[in-house]
Amino acid sequence: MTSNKRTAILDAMLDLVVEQGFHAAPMSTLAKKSGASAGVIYHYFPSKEDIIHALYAKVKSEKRHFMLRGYSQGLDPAVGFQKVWINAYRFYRQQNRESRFLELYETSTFSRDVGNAETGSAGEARDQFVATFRSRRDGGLFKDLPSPVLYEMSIGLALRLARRQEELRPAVLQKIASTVWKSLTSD
Amino acid sequence: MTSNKRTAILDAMLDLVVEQGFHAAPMSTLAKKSGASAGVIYHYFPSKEDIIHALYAKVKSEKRHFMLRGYSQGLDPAVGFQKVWINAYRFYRQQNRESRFLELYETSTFSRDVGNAETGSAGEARDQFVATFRSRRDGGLFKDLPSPVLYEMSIGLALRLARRQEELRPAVLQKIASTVWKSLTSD
Amino acid sequence: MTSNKRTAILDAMLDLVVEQGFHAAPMSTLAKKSGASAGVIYHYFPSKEDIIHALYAKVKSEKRHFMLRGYSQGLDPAVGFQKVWINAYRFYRQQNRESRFLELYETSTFSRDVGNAETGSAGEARDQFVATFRSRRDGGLFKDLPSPVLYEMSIGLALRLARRQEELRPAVLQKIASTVWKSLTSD
Amino acid sequence: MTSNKRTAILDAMLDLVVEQGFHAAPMSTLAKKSGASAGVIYHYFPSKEDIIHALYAKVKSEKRHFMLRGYSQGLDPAVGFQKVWINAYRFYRQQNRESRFLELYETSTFSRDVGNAETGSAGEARDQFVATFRSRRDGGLFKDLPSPVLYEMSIGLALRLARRQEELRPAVLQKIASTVWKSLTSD
DNA sequence: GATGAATGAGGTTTCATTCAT
DNA sequence: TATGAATGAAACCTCATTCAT
Repeated sequence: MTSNKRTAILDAMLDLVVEQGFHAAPMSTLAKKSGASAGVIYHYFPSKEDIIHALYAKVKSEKRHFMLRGYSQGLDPAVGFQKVWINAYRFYRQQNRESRFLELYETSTFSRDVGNAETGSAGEARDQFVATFRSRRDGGLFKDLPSPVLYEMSIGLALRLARRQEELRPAVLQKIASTVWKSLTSD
Repeated sequence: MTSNKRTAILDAMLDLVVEQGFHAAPMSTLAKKSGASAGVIYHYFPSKEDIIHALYAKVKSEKRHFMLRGYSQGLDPAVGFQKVWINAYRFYRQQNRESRFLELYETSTFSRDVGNAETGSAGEARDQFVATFRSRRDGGLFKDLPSPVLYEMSIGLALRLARRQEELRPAVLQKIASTVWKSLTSD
Repeated sequence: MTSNKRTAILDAMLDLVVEQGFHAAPMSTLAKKSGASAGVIYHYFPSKEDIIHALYAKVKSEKRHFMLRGYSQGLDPAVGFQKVWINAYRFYRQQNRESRFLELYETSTFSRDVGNAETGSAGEARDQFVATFRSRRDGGLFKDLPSPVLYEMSIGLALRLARRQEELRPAVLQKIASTVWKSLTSD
Repeated sequence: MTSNKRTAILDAMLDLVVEQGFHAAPMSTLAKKSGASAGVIYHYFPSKEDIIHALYAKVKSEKRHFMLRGYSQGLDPAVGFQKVWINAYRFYRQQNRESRFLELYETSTFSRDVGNAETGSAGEARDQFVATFRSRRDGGLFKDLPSPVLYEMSIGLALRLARRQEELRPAVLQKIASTVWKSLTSD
């Protein structure tokens, strides 16, 4: 079982970074907020940077679980896709701190230094989803566009919309999800 | 005429921020790179933050000019739209430092503190473009979706694609531009 | 128990300010003189100004104790008054650094920003002294003059005299003390 | 005739120092307030310190003139003394900036470095006043106390009273002036 | 595991003064 | 006389990290 204090540190760091950005998250403040002394923090993590990276790994993994909620292999592809699409939107809406942290981290220089450590996949469901989520040429169901393009036109869009201030009503969400599905699959 | 040195400072700051992020742009380095002494910098700008904000205003304005290249009122809407769409993609591709800076700035906490000072619009062409770039309900040519949605599905997409490593060939770009236009206009 | 280092810092600051004035007491010098690193100083005090204020509070309190030496409730008023008067003179003479610091502080802009935080009175003896040290109208023993006037004509005088270069002999001191007492009490 | 600008500089410096203390009187601010450029200031004065010293000389001289208003050789000593005493009080009351400046200057380290440059005496009236203003032993009219003591018990007192917040009514002033005169002359 | 005092390099900013124009 | 851009040393303060207890 991972220590309670370790979690508290990560959580405090999440708060700090989200509220003020990386530059406003000094170790002294982190100590105060987390309830851990400046000293112990270095017992759990080798450096400040490592805390950030560990936090990223944790949040990223949570996000994956969230996105696959209700998704399973047997689902009709259109239904499954739209479910995941809406999950993506909801994640960015509801998990506000986590979402903002991902944005900050991925934009910053932090993410440059690190190889994409794919930590803890959500397992088979994910593999399955990724498999169908490809251009026909690559064995998936979508148009022949580069896969980043496919990603940006679907999941990436959900993210962008979620970041805008206005909450989109379920009906509108469904409409967009289905518009997206159609525009990427039918000719 | 705005001073030469002022420009040099902004330019050096652009380099620094883009290469290393905000936290790695100390005034001492800025002084060295820009050829200005630590002291004069404060003759031109009240603080480091102000340099960042001034730089943002400058880059934002350059971006607007770039995006409207070749666009004019008389153009066929579909053609005009695709031109701007491709301009957007090209801006992010070619003006690499500027593009990366915008991303960093807009993600960071810097942009929070400042009201959106819309400095120096590119004039009529822009107004004209914005006018047609709306849902039918609002007097434009697009489907009835909230206008942020329309933006994200078109210009926003260009940005996201441009940020990906792979350069998209002109033919692919045209295909995407036209796919976008169709999916947003025809039923 | 208040830290040793805290005291060392205050003491070093006292030296510096007295020798050179406020402007010649940079933190770097303070660090060297006090034996504390530049960093720890900020562990004990939030800012340079706060050091000055804390030092003032300390010196002020020491002064109060000094002035009441040998004074007690039962004393004959004339004797008690002259004792305190001479104590005042002696304080400014013997506690040279402290005395000079008080002068600098109270003259400077520092004292403007701060409410007169009366920290730690010397207790009952002081109250007793202050009580008799008033015009008859207010229940004391002195002539009917505003109490600041009474203060300046007695204690204030001791201070001024003490600041002059020449040391006054005990006999002269006694003469002045008794002159003052008479001129303020008898008609 | 001394330049207009020179006077403007001294005047601006007086304002600055009085309002915020010596440390808050940077040359750049002085330039702005005085209407002289940073450069010319160095045409009129060799350094910032010299401005301070020149200002002191000027103010000190103004003070002497003020104190001797209405005083002349022929006056009855008691009347003359009380006149000067009240002038002293009035100077500190009415010439507020000048008075505060003298206090700051004389307390600060500035006055340490400089020999007492007695610049421009107010002439014979002053000499006359100083002559009678002595202990009998030295040819004056006062008790046998050291002359600094005499000074502090009279003029020095006026200064200290003037610095207190409450304005003293003319009647009270007269009473104090005459109390002082008596206590220093009669046995 | 835990504390928090201590370090010291390095960050941003200020400022008296100079000098080309 | 006059300007104000330029200099660069030095001011105050922060912060990741260490270590004796």
